[in-house]
Amino acid sequence: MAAQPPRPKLPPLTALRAFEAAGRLGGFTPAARELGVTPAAVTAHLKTLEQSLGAALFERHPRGVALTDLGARVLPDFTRAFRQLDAAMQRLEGEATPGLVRIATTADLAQLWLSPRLPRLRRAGFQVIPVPVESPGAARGLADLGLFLLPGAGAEAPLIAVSAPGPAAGLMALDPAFTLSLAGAAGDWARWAAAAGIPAFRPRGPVHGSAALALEEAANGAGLLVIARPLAEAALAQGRLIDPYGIAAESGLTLALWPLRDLAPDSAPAQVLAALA
Amino acid sequence: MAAQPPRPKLPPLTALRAFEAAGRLGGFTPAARELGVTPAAVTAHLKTLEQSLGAALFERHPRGVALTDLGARVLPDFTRAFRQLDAAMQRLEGEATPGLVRIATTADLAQLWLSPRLPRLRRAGFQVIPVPVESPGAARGLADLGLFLLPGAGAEAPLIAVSAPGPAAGLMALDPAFTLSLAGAAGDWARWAAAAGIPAFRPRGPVHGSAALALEEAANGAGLLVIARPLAEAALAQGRLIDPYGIAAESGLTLALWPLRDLAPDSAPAQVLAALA
DNA sequence: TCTTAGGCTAAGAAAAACTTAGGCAAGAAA
DNA sequence: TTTCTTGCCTAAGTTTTTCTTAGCCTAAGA
Repeated sequence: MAAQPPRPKLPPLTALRAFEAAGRLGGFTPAARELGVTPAAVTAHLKTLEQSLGAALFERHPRGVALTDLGARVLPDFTRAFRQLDAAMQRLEGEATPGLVRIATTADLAQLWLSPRLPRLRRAGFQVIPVPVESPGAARGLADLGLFLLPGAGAEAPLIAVSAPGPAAGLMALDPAFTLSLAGAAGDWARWAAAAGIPAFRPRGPVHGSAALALEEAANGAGLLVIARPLAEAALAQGRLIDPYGIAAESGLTLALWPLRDLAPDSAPAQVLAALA
Repeated sequence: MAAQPPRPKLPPLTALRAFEAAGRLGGFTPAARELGVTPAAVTAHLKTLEQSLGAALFERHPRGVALTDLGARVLPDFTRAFRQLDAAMQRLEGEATPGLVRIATTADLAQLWLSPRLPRLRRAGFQVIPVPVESPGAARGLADLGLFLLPGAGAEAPLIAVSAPGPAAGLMALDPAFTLSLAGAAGDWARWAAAAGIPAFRPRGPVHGSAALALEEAANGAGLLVIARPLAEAALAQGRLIDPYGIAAESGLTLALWPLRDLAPDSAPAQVLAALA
C-alpha cells in the first residue's frame, strides 16, 4: 500500500530540534555540541528549515547568529514542546526498566568518583549507568541525575597536592619540573601554591588532558599533582597516592549531584541520589 | 569537530511518532495511513523502539495490536507532547507566511467545491492551498481547516441525479445501463432511487473512482449520475449539467468546514472560514 | 598583523527510513 | 467446512536523509 499523495511531508523533526537548540543556546556551535553533531549539520538543518518556511529564523552575523523576530516569537513554543517530549521519553525509559538510573557526568568523575561507588549500588539492585557528557547543559534529556564539579560557594571540593607514596617525595622542596598539571584547570596550581605560601610558583611539568591519566602518572612517581580532592580520594584510600603537604586550597568548585528532572519520591533515581549525597 | 562519545543517541523521534499514532489510533495500519507510510514501516519503527527500550509497548494479537500496560501508561504524555509540537509548527508556518490558509480535504472536494471559490479568496489576499488527504484524521497537523463530507444530521448535502443537458435526457425512462456510479458511494443510487419511487432500481453502468471524472463523463452524455449536490453545483451553474428529475434524496452526509486547531480570532484561517461558511 | 571564533559550502559517506513482496493466523463470510 | 479478508510480520533492496570532512570567509580581539 503506497502513500497516495506524493508525500504529505510532516514537519522535519530533526531540523526543528536543531532550531530549538540553536535558539535556546544562542548559536549553532553549542547546539551542535548538545545534539552530538558537527556545526555543519546544524547549518544545513537551519538552511532546510528556513527554505521550506520561506522566512529567516536567524540573522547571520559574521561572529555568530541571533534569532530574528519570528524566531524569537516561536522559540518558546518549541522549547516547551521538546521539553515535554524529553520528559515523556525519560518517563518511558524509566518505567520500561525499573532500577535504571542514568547519571550524566564527565569521564573523569565517572571513573574516579562514581565508579568506586557503583558496586554497592549495583548490589542494592540499581542499574546505574554513567552517561558521559561534556557539560551539564548537554545532559538535557539524557540522564536522571547530573554529577559535576560546578563553580559554587561550598568548599566541598578543595584542591590538594598528591604524589606517589615514599619517604623522599613529601620532603623535597617544590620543584617546578616535578609537577603534573591538568589541562583546563590552569588556575589550580596557582591557588594551591598561594595557600601553601609560594605565590609565585609556576609548574613546568607535563600537562594531562585526563585526570585519571594524571593520577596514574603521579602514582608512578612522575610528579606532584594538584587536583580536586574528590577525584583523588579513591587513590588516596588505596594508598596508591599520598597528600605529602596536607595543604588544601579553595578550588571555587563544588561537587554537585542533582536531579535533572522531576523525580518521583521513591523512584530508583531518587534513592540513588539519597544514597550518594 | 567530531562528537566525542560514539553517539549520544537522542530519542528516535520518528519511531516515537509512530508509537504515538499507533497507540492513539489503535493499530499499525491506521497509523501508517496517518503518517503517509506503509504499515511495514510502522512495524519496523515499533520493533526498533521496543528493542532499544527492552520492553514491549504493544501486545501482538493475530488480528491487530493492543497497548501493553506500559504503553497505555505513557501514551498520553507523548500525545500531548506531539500535539504541542504540531501546534508550534503550525504557528511557525502561519507567522512565516501571513495570509496562508491550508485546507485539508479530499481531491474531489478540492477540485469541485473549493476550487471555484478560490479566486475570490485569492483576490482578498488569502493564499489558500488545498492539502489533499484521505480522511479527516490524516489532516492532523497538516492544515488549518478541514473540509469533508461527514456523516451528520443536516440535510445540507442532498443527493441529486445529473446528466448532460438536452431535451431527450430528462424525458427518458430510467435505464440501468445509462447510469454512472461512484466507487465508495454504493448506497447513493439506492437512496436516490427510493426517493424517486423506484426502490428496486440497480444501476449497471460504469463505476468511477473520481467524482470529477464521473461528472465529466455525465457532461459528455455518458449517463445519469447520482452525486452529492455540493460536488455538482459548479457544473450545474455553468450549464454543463442539468438536474433533469429535480428529485433530491437524503445522503446522510453534511458538507462540513471546521477549524483543525485553535484559530486566533482575526487570523487568515478564521477569516477564510467565515467567508466560506 | 595575526589569530581565533563562528558560520558557510560542496562532496562524498554513513545511517535511517521506506517500499515491495510474500507469509501467517484468526475471525468473517459463504 | 472452506474461503476470504484483515492486520501484522519478515527479508531484501532502494531511496532519502543526515552527517562528516575539508576548506573558505568575515570580523573581532590580542
